[in-house]
Amino acid sequence: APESPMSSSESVKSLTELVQQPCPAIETSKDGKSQESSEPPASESQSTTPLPLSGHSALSIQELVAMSPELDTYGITKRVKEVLTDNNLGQRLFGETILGLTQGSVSDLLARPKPWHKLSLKGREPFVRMQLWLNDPNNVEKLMDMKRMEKKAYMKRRHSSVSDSQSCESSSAGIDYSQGASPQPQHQLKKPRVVLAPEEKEALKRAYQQKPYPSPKTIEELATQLNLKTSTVINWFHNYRSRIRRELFIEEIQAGSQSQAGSSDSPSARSSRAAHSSEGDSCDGVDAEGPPEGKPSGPEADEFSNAAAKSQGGPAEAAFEAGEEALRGARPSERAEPESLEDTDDEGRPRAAPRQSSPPAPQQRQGDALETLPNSATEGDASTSAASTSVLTGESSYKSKESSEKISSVPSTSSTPGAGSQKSNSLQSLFGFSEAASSRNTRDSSLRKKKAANLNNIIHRLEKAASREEAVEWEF
DNA sequence: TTAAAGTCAATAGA
DNA sequence: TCTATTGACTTTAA
Repeated sequence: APESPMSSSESVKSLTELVQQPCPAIETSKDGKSQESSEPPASESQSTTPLPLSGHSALSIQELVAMSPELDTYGITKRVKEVLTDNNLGQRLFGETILGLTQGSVSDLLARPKPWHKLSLKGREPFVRMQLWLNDPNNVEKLMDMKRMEKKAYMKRRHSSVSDSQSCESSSAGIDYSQGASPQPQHQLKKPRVVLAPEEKEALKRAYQQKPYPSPKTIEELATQLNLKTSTVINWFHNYRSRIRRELFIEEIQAGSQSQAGSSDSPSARSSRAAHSSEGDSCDGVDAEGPPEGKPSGPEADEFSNAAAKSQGGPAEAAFEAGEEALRGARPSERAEPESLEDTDDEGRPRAAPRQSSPPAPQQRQGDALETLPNSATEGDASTSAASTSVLTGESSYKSKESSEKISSVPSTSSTPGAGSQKSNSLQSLFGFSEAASSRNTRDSSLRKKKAANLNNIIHRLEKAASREEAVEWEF
């Protein structure tokens, strides 16, 4: 119902109020924690929303999200981070009371926000909440109060626990397992968290480089060689792909904002800028992943290395990157474990690589993994790392393409102010700002490289899929 | 079914 | 403590 245009003004009004009014829910809950934790998981998608908006009946958060104009996710997170740090408020508190998310999720969200048009409705929710929170003049105070209350509750618990030992423990859901009491052994033994060794990660990365979307068979082989469960390998690929993608998003956003020169980094500046440039290419950068429809969009090798190195840092990564660098011209190297994945040779190994990872190519994973890139690579090296090399080297071939870069740009879905109509305008005012996707300046060469690599990958996959014959037709 | 998106939650680091 | 990372799980689309 709220959908209808006419209601927009009303909506705005109620929303405004909503944002402004103190949240009773929060105030009353003595231990924010329980409130949070009690959040009905099931209702998640439902309109019921615990958290700050709860008391409000007018619009559900989902409706708000649906009506929200395009938000500058990067700008929002930036501001949120500032407010939190300036006021010494933690992510946990903020996440649990304002967003209904755990600390880790908040951290991730704040560090790597995806562009608005890349978010699903569900994914936009936290950003809308953040925006509303930012608009709330009492936001900090409320959170501070929460913090105080939590502390108080904690102290209380502690005291009581001293006197009456265990009782409270169970009730406190969470925070106090610090010491005490071994939680009853009854816990089903949770399966221990798998922690991949650096060498394993490297091996997986290398495999990814060769084939971002490995076949079941390849996965099986990888699992066997690394002595991991198949599901772990599958999960790893899923996670890696998606994380790489996000990494790319933010890099582009940042690159874009930087290149914008003059303007300060203030979000507003950025947004206005974005708004202008927006039209077509606004998201082009962001869309690096390629054709929406084709699942095989692909993350690209190059980017992958950067992102990986960046996000994970660490010697291993560095080594990896170095290796890649080497690969660019030739091949990586390293090894170590008996069973390794591909590659080969050696010399390159050391330098950066603290660890050595992996293995040689036992037998070529023939089938797919390795041989995948039939044509591209210059086979120079042949066997061993031919495949990977090909991906990397492919870059050169793309260079030319780079110039034409816009291809990837798929207009960002949302935004389009025009279409929006007044509804969006009013909502925009509601949210207190206007935003458009960030615009990027492709000047940045590294970015270009990534894009090129990305294209490379995409093309390659497409060609392969089409048994390469008409790949040519695809105009990019 | 597969992949992506979104999260959780354990845990590593500071 | 707090934040960052990341393997696993759940949900959603296609």
